[in-house]
Parts: sequence; structure tokens; C-alpha cells
Amino acid sequence: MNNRRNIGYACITHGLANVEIKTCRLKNAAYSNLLKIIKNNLDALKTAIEYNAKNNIYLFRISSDIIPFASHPKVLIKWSKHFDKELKDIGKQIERYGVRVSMHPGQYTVLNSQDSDVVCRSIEEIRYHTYFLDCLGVDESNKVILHVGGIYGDKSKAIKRFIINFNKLDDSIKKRLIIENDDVNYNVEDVLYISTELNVPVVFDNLHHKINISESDKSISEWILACNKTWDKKDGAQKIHYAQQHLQKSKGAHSNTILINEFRDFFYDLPNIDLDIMLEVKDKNLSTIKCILCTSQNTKISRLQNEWAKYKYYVLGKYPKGYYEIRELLKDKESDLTDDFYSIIEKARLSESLVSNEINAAQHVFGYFKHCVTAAEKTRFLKALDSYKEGTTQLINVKKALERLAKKYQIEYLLNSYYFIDTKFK
DNA sequence: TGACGTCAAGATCCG
DNA sequence: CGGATCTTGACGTCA
Repeated sequence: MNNRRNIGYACITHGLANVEIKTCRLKNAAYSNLLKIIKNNLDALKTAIEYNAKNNIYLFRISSDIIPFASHPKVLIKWSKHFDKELKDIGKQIERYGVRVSMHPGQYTVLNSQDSDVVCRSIEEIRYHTYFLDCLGVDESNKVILHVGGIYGDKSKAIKRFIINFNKLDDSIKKRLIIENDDVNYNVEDVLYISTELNVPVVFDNLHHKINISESDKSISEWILACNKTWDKKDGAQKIHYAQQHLQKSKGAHSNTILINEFRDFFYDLPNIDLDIMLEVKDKNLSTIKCILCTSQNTKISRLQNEWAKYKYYVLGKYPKGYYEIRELLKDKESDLTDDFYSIIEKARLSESLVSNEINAAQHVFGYFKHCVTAAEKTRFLKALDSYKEGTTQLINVKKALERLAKKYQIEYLLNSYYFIDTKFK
């Protein structure tokens, strides 16, 4: 198989310093504050793109929060003028690295609403997303993904309204838009129908499809091929979304991590065409790198070593046995160890923490600060550790304390570690 | 009216 | 005061 397979992730990069996208409340969206936030966010985007390219990640969704309240009538800041140079720089960098970017307005952007105000605001929101990409100067294969919207008791009328409103959009907006099947209202067959009316590419989302199945009986592969017909050369390679169900949460909720065996089954069943696969998963770049490495041939040992440097304290805390197994594994410089490596990482991810093991790992991590922390900081840390031992505080607070110290003392190694990953989501 | 989803911001509480 | 924990925000739809 020599089809191109790019795998990417959405918006947030974990285990990397200076990539946080900041936002604010509407009441704090005054000029000077917004200026500061946008500057921070563009710097963060630049850093994330560089990281992605370095890790062979060529597909990335830019957060809608990159310009907070960009389409809000009360916010009048001329961000595109103010940051013209920064935006162009990022665009050039994206092109140089061969990265493809996208954006995705949230579920509250509803082009087919019955309320004309909602439609107007939605158009402004869509305009902002496409305009942001225009400002980067990236070509029209860099897309903005839309859902169709609500049903309002009459699906065919709602579809008609979507088509009418879509047609009203400027060509400069339309050329970037693509539409996706959702988990409640519009299944892939509905979206394909709309696509034939509008000549707009369709993104197939596997989890939405599983939950909101179409009447026609087709395999995943056949649906993807049906969607492929909606993609023109100027649109770039066909995009699909891939997600796994979070087992403890409601239907459609994304999993914390992509289970690699399940992903492999999907991946090796894909039709014989170029595809860009956007992962929708909580741990973002972690799963992306896992999926890339596990589906590549001849993964260099150095890439596993890089990942191991980031994972090791996490694994030491969660699953010490795996820590020693991986250390042994990586001594073998000849064989391809990727699958073994990630099978142990997944075991660690799925393990329940044992207090004594986590304390050991936390003490290892604290070792980085031994010579720089103040006496008060040391006492505070030891106290947190004791509380954790006694069960009066949770591990997450111990890790947050360590993360604060890592930020304060700028310990690169820890700032670039996955040790803190489970403080970010449940 | 409140749940839905998202996640950081912001508020409040505690020692 | 720092830090832990709870609540709010911003959005539209639908029961």
C-alpha cells in the first residue's frame, strides 16, 4: 500500500511548554487584554506547528479560541491588521513544513436555524474561521468543518434551509467549507445528499456514524469511498475523523486515548486512496504519535526513545513493572519494538494507580527541584505527599504542585513530559 | 428551565 | 498568602 496517510489531532498539544491557548470572559475582552491573549495564542500556534512538524504530524486543527470572541459584535479589534506579520509567518511555516491545518466552529454555530439572528451570527462565526485561514495565506485545501445543524421537526425543510443559507455565503467562504455527519441529526447519507446539492466535500466521522447510522447498508470502507467522490483535486486529500467511544461516558464522548489494536483494525481496512485522518481524542498528540509510529515501517529507535523520555515518570507511577520492561526493551537497538513499547504504555494508561508507586514516582520528579526549591516549597510538597498517602488529597494535586514547580523553575525536561497528562482530563 | 459539551477563567473557600 | 475546589461562561437546541 503506498497511499498517503496523514494522522493529526485537534487544537491542544499536551506535554509541551508554551502551547496553551488562552481565552477570557466577554467582560474582560477589552482591547489591551485581547491583544495580549492573541499575541500569546499566535506564539503558541507557532510553537505547536513546529512541534508537529518535528514529530511528523502534518495534520492539525487550529482552536476556534485562537482569536477569542472574534465574531462577537461587541469585539471590534482589528486583529488581522495588528498581527499581519505574525499570521503570514505562521502561514509560511505551515507551507514550508507541509502541514495541513483546519478549523471547526463549535456545535453552537447553526447555519440552518429557524432564527434569523442565529443564522446571522453563525455566518459571522463561519466567516471568522475561513478568514483566519485566509490571513495565514494557506490554500483552500486547508478547510473549515461544519455540521449541518438542527432538525426543528422537519428534516427536509431544515436541509433546504441549510442549502439556501449555504448558497448565500461568499465564494471566499464556500471554497473552504466541508460538512460532516453528526451523532444526532444528520447521518452520512443525509450529508452526502446535501453535498450533491452544494458540491461540497464530506468528512466521514466513524464514531458519529456508529451512533447515527444510515439506512443504506454499507461498510465503513464503502462510505469513505462514497465520500471520496465529493472531494475535488483543489480540496486536497480526503479527510476523515476517527474517534473511539469513552467507555465510562455518554454516547459519542471521545476516549482518553486511542486503543491501538482497535485503530489498526480500522486503519488496515481503509480503502486504497490517500486519506488524512483527524483523531478526536483527549490525549491529542500522544495518541497521534502512537498511531503514526504503530502504522509506519521501520520506526527509528530514537523516536521511541524520545517518547519514552516523556512517558517514563508517568509509567513509573502507574505501572512500575512496565517501566522496567520498557527499559529492557529499548536496549535492543536492532528490532522494531514499537508495538511492544505501546502495548506496555497502554497497560500503564489503563492501570489503577497504587499509592506507594505514585509516591515513588513523585519523589523522583521532585528530585529535579532538590537544589533549587525554597524550604517552604519543600515542606509544602512533602505535606501534599503525606496527604496523598493518608488519602486526604488526590494524586492530581501532588502532580499539580510538581507542575507548578516545573513552571516556576523552568525545568525543560519536566515541562516536556507526559507525567502531568492525567491532571488535564478525567 | 435545565441538560447537553467544552474547558479555562474566575470565584470562593480553606489552612 | 498560596493552593484546592467549586462555579461560571458562551453558545443553540430540544425535551
